[in-house]
Amino acid sequence: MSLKPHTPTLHDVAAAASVSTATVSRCLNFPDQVSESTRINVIRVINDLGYSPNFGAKAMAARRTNTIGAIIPTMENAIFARGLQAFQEELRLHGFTMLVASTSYCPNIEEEQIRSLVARGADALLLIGHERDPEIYRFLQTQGVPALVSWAFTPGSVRPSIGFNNRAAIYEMATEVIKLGHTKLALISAETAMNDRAKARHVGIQNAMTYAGLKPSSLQFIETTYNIEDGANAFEKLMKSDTRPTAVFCGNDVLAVGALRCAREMKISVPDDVSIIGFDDIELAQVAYPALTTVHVPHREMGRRAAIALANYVKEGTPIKAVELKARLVFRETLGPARKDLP
Amino acid sequence: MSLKPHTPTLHDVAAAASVSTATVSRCLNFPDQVSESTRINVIRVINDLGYSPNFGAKAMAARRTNTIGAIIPTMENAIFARGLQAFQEELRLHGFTMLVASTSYCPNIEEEQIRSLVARGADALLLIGHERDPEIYRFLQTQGVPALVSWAFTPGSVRPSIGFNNRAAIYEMATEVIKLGHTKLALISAETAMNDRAKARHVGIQNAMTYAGLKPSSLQFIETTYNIEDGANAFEKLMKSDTRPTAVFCGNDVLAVGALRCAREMKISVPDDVSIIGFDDIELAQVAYPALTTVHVPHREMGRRAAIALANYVKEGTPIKAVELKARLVFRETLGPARKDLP
DNA sequence: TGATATCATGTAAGCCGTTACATTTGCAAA
DNA sequence: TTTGCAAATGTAACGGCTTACATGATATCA
Repeated sequence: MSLKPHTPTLHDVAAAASVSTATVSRCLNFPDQVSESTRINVIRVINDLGYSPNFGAKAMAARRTNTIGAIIPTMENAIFARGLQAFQEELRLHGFTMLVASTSYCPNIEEEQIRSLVARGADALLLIGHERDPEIYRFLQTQGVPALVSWAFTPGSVRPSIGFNNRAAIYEMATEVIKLGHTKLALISAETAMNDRAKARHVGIQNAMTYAGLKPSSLQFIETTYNIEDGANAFEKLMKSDTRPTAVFCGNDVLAVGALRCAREMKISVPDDVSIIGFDDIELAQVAYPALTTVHVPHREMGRRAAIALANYVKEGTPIKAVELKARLVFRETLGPARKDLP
Repeated sequence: MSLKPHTPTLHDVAAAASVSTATVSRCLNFPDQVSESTRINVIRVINDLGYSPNFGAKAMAARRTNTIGAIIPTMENAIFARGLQAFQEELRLHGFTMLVASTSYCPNIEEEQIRSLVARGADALLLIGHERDPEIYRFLQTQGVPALVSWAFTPGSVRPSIGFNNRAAIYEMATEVIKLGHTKLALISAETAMNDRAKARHVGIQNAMTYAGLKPSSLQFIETTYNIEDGANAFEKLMKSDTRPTAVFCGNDVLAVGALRCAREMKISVPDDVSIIGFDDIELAQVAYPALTTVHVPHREMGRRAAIALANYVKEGTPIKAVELKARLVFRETLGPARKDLP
């Protein structure tokens, strides 16, 4: 362990400037309560000494950190990265700092991270999706830390959320797909165990099938993790099954792109032989070849709105209202009419 | 401001368990210094009360936060997201928590974020690239916070870094490009002002040109920000110029993909009419069509190594050694021989 | 000129843990 | 039973900052 050189404290500054610590503190936090001459002098000393307030001490004394935590599954997926970036930028505008943690989609890690951010004094939390151990919500309650759920909007939920209706969005898309004559559908999904969004999408497709007179149980369903490779593998499995689907929904664009790559390798033509549908509309989607038909999710907007809601709540106590954003279908090249000549 | 319910403190736990605060603290930090019976009892009370130690107080008392900060330009670029994810995962294994902040490539914001993370008690910092106001390095020195530079490896630099040699990597690539007969080269780069990596890549290409007998000043050079759109715009400008290049280097894959899209729109064939070269080898690169020739950077490995070095330094004082990782050329489909029939 | 309001500054009590040091307890050996 | 030592527990100082309250200085007005 290196010997830290002595870090200047408020006292050092106060002493060097021949004022009290209170005055220095005020210079920093309420500049106009201090006469100009002392202020200038104090600021000079602060710079000379390279003083920077100790966050822990400050948090403890002020009982407030101006920090908002965000807990996401992973930074590697552009959808979260993008939403977070917007979230952070907006937070900055309101004078807040963002703390991030990622969970790798693991509920235990999520719990650990939530506790860690709360302990760090986060004034509020941004969470992805509703579903988690009720124990955690109780914990947040005890600690008096408000949490806002995002990336999901479930009408009638107890907890405020800012997001979109996963079920409705994919329902709409599935309806379009079915209109094009597809009857043999498949879904490559994230694991649905603790993922209400994935679950909602699954249900949404089944609903559309029911509505159209298809048997929802005929939906081929594969759960997997979220990588290009996984998408490719799942797709290969589907194409080799004896009930080969003509339209494959993917839990997100990353999986869809994997499927697309696999199709190219297997010389399966998209969309002539099989249609592929993504979800999220990240950059990958428009750059893929053929360009991906997908559901556009307003990530940035979601991040921004969440930041505003949380900031206002922490600063002024404005209650957080649920906001439903609209996801939009984006038709590009990977969706076409069902092939008729297949068995 | 909402009224927070009283959050239990160490004292509350101590009182409820009829022991001293010291004993509770020891239960948490040095369990084997406490008799089993009291420990069990205390733990029970802790759970009942939903106690969780106050991070600020803890940091202040222990003079140690087990926190390492990372400051990156943006989370939106997959290369940083990926490196960070690996960084964080590795850190977790060593018992550290990661704090992230992003700068939007703005030096002022970077400085602000560095101060903020230091104030928050980061035991060490991960920074991207060497170049920044010397004042900042002095500040870190004063505060006794070690910083490790990553994403760049400059031989002979004072500061330890873990990364790769940007100049050498692109030099190698440029040499290959020139071998294919290209003499009219262009570079679409990030702004080089405070970005030593971008600068190094610029120089690397020019070196290769010089070595091959081309005039380095003939390299067409466009600086821009890092978006798909920007790549497309810059590429369009190049294609419309009267000294149209036959090979276009891009500062990263995102720009390259933008260029690619523009080429498609302009019906310019890649690589027949013009070759496009990316940098980073993110997912986009393999998914793009035609697949992108680029320089593969070992982001994950970089993140992992950085985490290990920093963790060992903070825990045991093991000095940080510079590590040079190798970037690798990845030849895919966007690079071909120069067209001869052009003027 | 004295009373009063206003502004600038100082004093000192917390905030919540950790840990050096002091004290008590429990147990084995004599 | 007493002695001695280790293990378990307690006491209290300390860390850096904010802020309610007290004090002192200056300006305002009758």
